[in-house]
Amino acid sequence: MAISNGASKYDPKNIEEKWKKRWEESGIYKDYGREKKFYALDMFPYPSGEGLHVGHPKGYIATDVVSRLKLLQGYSVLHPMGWDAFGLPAENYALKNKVHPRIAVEKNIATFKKQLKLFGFTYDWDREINTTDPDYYKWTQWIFLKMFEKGLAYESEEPVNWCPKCKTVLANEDLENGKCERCGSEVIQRKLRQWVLKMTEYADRLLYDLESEDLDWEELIKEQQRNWIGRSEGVIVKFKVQNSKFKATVKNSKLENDDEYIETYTTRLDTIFGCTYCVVAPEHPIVQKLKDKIENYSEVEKYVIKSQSKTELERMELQKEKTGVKLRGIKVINPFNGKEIPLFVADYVLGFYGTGAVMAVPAHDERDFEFAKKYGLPIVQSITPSMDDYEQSLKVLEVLKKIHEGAKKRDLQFWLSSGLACMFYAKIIYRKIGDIDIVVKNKEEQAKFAKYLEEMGFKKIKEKVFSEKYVNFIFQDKNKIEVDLGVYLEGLELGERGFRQREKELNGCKTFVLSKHFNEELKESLSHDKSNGRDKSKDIADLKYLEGRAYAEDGYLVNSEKYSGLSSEKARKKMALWLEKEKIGKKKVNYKMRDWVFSRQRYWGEPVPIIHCKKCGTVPVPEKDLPVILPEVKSYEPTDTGESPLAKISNWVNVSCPKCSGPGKRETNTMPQWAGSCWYYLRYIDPQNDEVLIDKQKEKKWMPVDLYVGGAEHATRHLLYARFWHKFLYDIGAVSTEEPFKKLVHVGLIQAEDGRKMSKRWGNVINPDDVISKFGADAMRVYEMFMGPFAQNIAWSTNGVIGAYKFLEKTYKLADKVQTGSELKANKKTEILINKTIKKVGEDIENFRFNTAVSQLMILVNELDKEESIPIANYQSLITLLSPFAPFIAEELWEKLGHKESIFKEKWPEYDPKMIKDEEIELVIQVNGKVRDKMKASADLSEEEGKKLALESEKIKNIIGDKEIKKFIYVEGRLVNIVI
RNA sequence: GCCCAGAUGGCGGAAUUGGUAUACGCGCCAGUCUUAGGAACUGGUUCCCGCAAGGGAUUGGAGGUUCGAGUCCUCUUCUGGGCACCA
Repeated sequence: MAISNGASKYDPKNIEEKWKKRWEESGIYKDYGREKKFYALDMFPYPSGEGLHVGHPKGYIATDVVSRLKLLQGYSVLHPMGWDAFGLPAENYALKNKVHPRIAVEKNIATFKKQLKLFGFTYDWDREINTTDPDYYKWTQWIFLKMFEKGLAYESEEPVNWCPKCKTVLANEDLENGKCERCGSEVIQRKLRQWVLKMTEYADRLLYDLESEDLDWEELIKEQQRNWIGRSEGVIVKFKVQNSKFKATVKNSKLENDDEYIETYTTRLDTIFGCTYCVVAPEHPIVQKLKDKIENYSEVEKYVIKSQSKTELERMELQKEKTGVKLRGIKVINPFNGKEIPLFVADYVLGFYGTGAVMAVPAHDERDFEFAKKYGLPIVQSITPSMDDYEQSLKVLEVLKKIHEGAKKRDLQFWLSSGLACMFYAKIIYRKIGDIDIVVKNKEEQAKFAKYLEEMGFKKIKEKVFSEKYVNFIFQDKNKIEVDLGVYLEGLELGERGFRQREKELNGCKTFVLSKHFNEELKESLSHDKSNGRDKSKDIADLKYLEGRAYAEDGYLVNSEKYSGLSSEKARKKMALWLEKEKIGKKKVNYKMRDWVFSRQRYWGEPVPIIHCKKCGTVPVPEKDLPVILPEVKSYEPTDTGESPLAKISNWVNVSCPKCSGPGKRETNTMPQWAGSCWYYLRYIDPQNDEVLIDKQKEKKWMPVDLYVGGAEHATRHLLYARFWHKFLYDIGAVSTEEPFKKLVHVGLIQAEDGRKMSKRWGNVINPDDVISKFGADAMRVYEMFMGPFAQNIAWSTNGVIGAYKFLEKTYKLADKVQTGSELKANKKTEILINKTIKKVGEDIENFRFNTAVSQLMILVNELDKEESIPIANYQSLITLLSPFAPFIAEELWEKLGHKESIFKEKWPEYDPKMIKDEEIELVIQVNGKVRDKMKASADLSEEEGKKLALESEKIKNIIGDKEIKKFIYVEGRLVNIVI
């Protein structure tokens, strides 16, 4: 019996209206109190005046698909939504449209909510939150107070980024290439009293916890956070300042009590013997301190003033051309070699990073190199890329042994490059590498090597010119080893070197994995070899910096007195120990990330809950007085004074001090836009609680967030800030997990049909309301999931939505073919396809491969469409699999099949592992790897049968002819390959 | 400059361990229906040669490993994203 009598037409509008209402009435998306929980979170939107465009819901659809799958799999699902409504855009919108921000926000939220509801998301709207609601921001303020209590929120007078157009300070995270991220204005540095959060105190934890195995985040986002945190391990080195009053006593670099010194920060202590001058930033206090001793102070002062007037942007734009001024009459002393070197002031050194002073090593730092070249300063090499540590030598020796043995046994002529020969020669003389005797023993062989060297064009070979340092390069592939060793030579004259020895294969040599640098050098030397036009300068990598570049990588020390010969890494350790022992330096970790400038001079934000009292100083508002409510005002235009517009509201500002009851003034700065979003995911769990931020039991039940979906643009701001706050809340015992978001997935943008960004400016915005009224929310949901890989940016295509619509229509029409009541079973092939689809759709949803899940559903529908009739069980499976993507149509069809309960109270179907293997396959027959014939065969065909089948084929017979079959390859269930 | 990701038909994109490249959708072409257009339905559609049977080429480019490479290795070009004087 057919379920319906045809005639019915897919009408998304009515279906969606109907189910939206029913779902709301039945409260189907509440917590079911099941044992297993799943918390799916969307990055809540900023309710702008423009409303949603089709790009916004993509992430929400994805979390909804996953939520519905989890619901069907028997989880209690929390999938909430709310509004991030404080901040500049809302305020600017309100100013422009001359409405109060509160009113504007209310209106915008209403619009957003109406739009979102069209999609039929599983949101539990009773948990809706709004960051501008006093009941919410009470707790934002509470967290701030806790931070204040722990010394993590502090006032600072340091220069900060000021946007002249937005009339507020900005955090570093709010800048884009030195410009305000909102309005694009150039940011200037201004000294203003600010509230700052000590995020750097959490830097290490923010960095290391990224590596946790529980954290299932995309590498892309993790990498961005690592870069942003920018941890570097280095040392502070004190350079004694010597002025012309004392005669510089070389070798006396020890610091006496009253000695003047500058502290430099470096991560490359190993290069210090190459330090030929020091540089301080223009704002460095030493410049003032040594005022009287600097002979050219007026010139210096001029430079300092000039560079301080530069904006951050100018300073960066001018980065190609480095400038600076030498402090005449001042010398500093390198504590390692006691050498007197000049001191410069230059703005390529940043005042705010490290110590604001650096030791300059032009040979091994590109910036110093550039500066030194411009001002004619000496460039002294102290690092060579040579490989000369003991373990490495042993490995090399092994190769040499093999080469040598090979020579003996097979009388091979070596393929040798200059370096290898030199090294052999050197070691013949020295007899040892490390502790191992070399294999060359007799005079005959020595003579042989000497001859080689001569043949290779070395004119003079003196015993003593060989240094112990040598460079070597090893290249290995499966059957061949090529060894190319170069020697660090001092004073050796090289002759004409157009040699090329015979290349011999040597089997069974070990693989050596050398540093990246060596491999690069090797490639370079090999490619030169091939073209025969050998570039001499590449042979000895030590000369690299003379080619116009500093050698800034690790290597081995030269020209470094007793440290010579050590690897960079070992040298750094050893040298740091010495520094600490001598008390002229210590280890120091630095971060690129700064503390978070947390106050804004704008109206529309959470008031900072602090009262300033002349007597008691900075006093926190007592917890019982929270929230500090943002006062209603008529005028809230920002000012240029660096003060918030709140400062003008005297009856709000003037309060009595909570401590002494004397006169006090409220803090008038507000919090930045990102404050409210730092913890909102917690409040959804317990949105009404006015006793605590979140109930502990409830927190334990739902945290952490199992799935968090949002734009990658939040990688370094919201996601870093939220992790910081969460860790703080963990420390004070408010939450039980160290990380808030277990799995993080980023959603790709939807571009306009013309490939540009969807924007009012281009007039290419597509409104979801229009799409839904034409094709229905289901079609739009299916399309957005189908359009391509989830994380990728893809252009919108209206025709694509039509395709999704047609697919749903086809599915709907299939209902006419459904048969009940009989023992009718689908044929085996269909049955297998259904089982495969169950497997694939479930797995694909879990792995965010929505596009292929939808594709698989389409394949199934196309297949079912070919059938005369469809057994009801099969159709029910199809609808259930479709339901996460297209909930409305699924619910409607479910009801049509006679069910009284919602489809979302059903169980996700399970597949039968025995039923996902095809019985019959298409056996591909290849000859020499090329497909020549295909034939039907049973899936468990044996190799013998396969061979027989293949050779019986006429086509194959023709191709093979009377040629001999050399090899026969059989891949079970797939193909046969005949090699002739 | 450094780091990360990517490049497959006309387009968006599929492709388990290396095993039939181009699934699915769009577009296009032909047919049916229609006064016409559209819609719907059916069939075709990687490119080149050929009336056809058939043959050849093909996953940005060049080399390599392999019976067999979109997938692995080496180099290279281009595109997108992040960071950018952080010593």
